Amino acid sequence: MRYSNCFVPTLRDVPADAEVISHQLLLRAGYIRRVTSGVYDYLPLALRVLRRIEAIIREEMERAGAQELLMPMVQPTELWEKSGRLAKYGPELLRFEDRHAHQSCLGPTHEEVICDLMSRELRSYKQLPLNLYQIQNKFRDEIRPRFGLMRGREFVMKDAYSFHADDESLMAEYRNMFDTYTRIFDRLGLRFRPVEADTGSIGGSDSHEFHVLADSGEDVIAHCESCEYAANVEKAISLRSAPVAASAAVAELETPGLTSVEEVAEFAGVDAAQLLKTLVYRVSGGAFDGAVVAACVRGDDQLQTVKLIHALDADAVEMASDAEIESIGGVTGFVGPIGLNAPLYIDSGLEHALDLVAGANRRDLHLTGVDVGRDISGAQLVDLRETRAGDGCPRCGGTIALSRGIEVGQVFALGRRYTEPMEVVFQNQQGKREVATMGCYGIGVSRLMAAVVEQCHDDGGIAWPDVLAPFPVILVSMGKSDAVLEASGEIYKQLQTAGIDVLWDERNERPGVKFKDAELIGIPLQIVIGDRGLKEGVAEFGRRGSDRREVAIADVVAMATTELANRAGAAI
RNA sequence: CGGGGCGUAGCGCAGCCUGGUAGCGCAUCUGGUUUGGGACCAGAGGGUCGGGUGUUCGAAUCACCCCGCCCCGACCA
Repeated sequence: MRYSNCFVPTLRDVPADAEVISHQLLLRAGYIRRVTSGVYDYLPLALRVLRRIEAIIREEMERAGAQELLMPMVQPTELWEKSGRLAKYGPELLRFEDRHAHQSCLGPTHEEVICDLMSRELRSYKQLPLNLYQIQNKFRDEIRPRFGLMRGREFVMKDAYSFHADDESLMAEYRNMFDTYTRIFDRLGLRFRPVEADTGSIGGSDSHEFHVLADSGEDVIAHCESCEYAANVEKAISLRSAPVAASAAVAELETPGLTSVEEVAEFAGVDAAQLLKTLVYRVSGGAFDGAVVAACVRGDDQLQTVKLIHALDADAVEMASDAEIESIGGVTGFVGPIGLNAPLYIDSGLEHALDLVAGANRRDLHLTGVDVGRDISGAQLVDLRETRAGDGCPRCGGTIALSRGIEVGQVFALGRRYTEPMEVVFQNQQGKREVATMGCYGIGVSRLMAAVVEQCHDDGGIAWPDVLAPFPVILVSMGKSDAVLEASGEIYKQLQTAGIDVLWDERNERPGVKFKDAELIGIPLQIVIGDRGLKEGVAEFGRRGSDRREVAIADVVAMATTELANRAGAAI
């Protein structure tokens, strides 16, 4: 491709509203443009990269035995009513009606559609197992789209769905997909980590997320420094030694105006870990829908909301208002578990805790000497606290560290969460009707492009790995003499003949402009033909970001071929 | 949804406080000089100043409403 024919609108200045590096560089290097909030144009360079990511995913999915299909973006809302997920998915599901007043929605994921398909077509156990996948645009009306391609509303996703006659088969495919994902992210050249994950709004039993490690990541993952244990903090469990305390009688402690953990701990002269922090929430969804509940963790712990939502089997929780706190007998700032008229959940780490300081549910008053076992009744003991760096590993006792990650893939063993309501049934070997069991496996394709840029860039711009670069080689003609253009044109043809997708910068631009653009858009290999070297019969050859060396022009094509050997396997 | 900020040429910004001809840099176009790391000279084009209403002789500037975008929060009482 000749550069002068390429639509690559590069920018010198950083657009003011781009915050993370991938967003800035993809805009500056002419890969993407924003259309509306969370929705982007993928310009030709970006599409080339997307296609390469997709090609690797397709290769590995096919190798793993999955088959590609394509489902619609528009889905009838009835399917979501049938699966029982309409309310749960909430406003993230973009709904609309057509001219016949038929209720429709834009697909944020496709469990319903594929189950609908399978419910019509699946008859016999002999058709199982089956793994079907697609690469397709999704739409989720995100509460806050941000960071360019990292959290868009419309995005490209690979989603796969497997169906099985029994859970053993499901778990075998789950492991197969886990391994497949590992291969895919390895081939993409990413530093990543699979972690145990919460199943979120998708549901199901087992789940792992694949995270690309990057400081700009929106997720926090906890991982052991000694063993393989790693989990999203939404789910991670950990060990921590409780403070030593002796049993004491309950007593009142006047705490005028002291409402924060820090203030009360300092005033009472105890460590924050001796405090019992009581949070009050309003619940939506599930059996407690609309109710106000209280949850307790140690004063120095954070409550992990996702864990509480699970304990309640709810869709969401929100901090209660002052009025709601009063409605259960609490006083904002002085809430405690004793005497509260609400369902009570206590972090299991507090089960045997003694001599705690807790709110007294009266203004300017706390209680001391609280024993969880002795003084608090009717509470549910569940894991609620968020894992912290430095905690003990639940597997090996090693030390837990926290890292930030970009979630680029997730695998779920769903079981019969969808197949049951959607009536995906088959006849088993005994001739009996049975509900199929199911797994689903997603990869954020467009997000991956941003994640790669987060990991692969420098001051000059994007540094694509060979396998993903929109062009593996840029041929730069330096100077505009006929001799240089002729010699470059010859090399250009030879590279193409050798099967190398080369970008030929034959523009009448100054050298600085050409080199800056080449680095910005991230082409891995540079070949420079200039007046100077041409006289000696040499070209310059080198990798982006390191020095070029002079080589005989006659050898350039062969050298490029050798250098790009690892890209061949990813040919489109 | 709550809080904060911003909206002026393709991109980055000034002008607004204190109302009076809409500006600067980059980019673009023309001509010329240049050509090994984002050139220089001369000229040119490009704006409903986010939208509306109001105040005023006069509004980018003041007031009100709306829209859009960005950031923070929506979990620690």
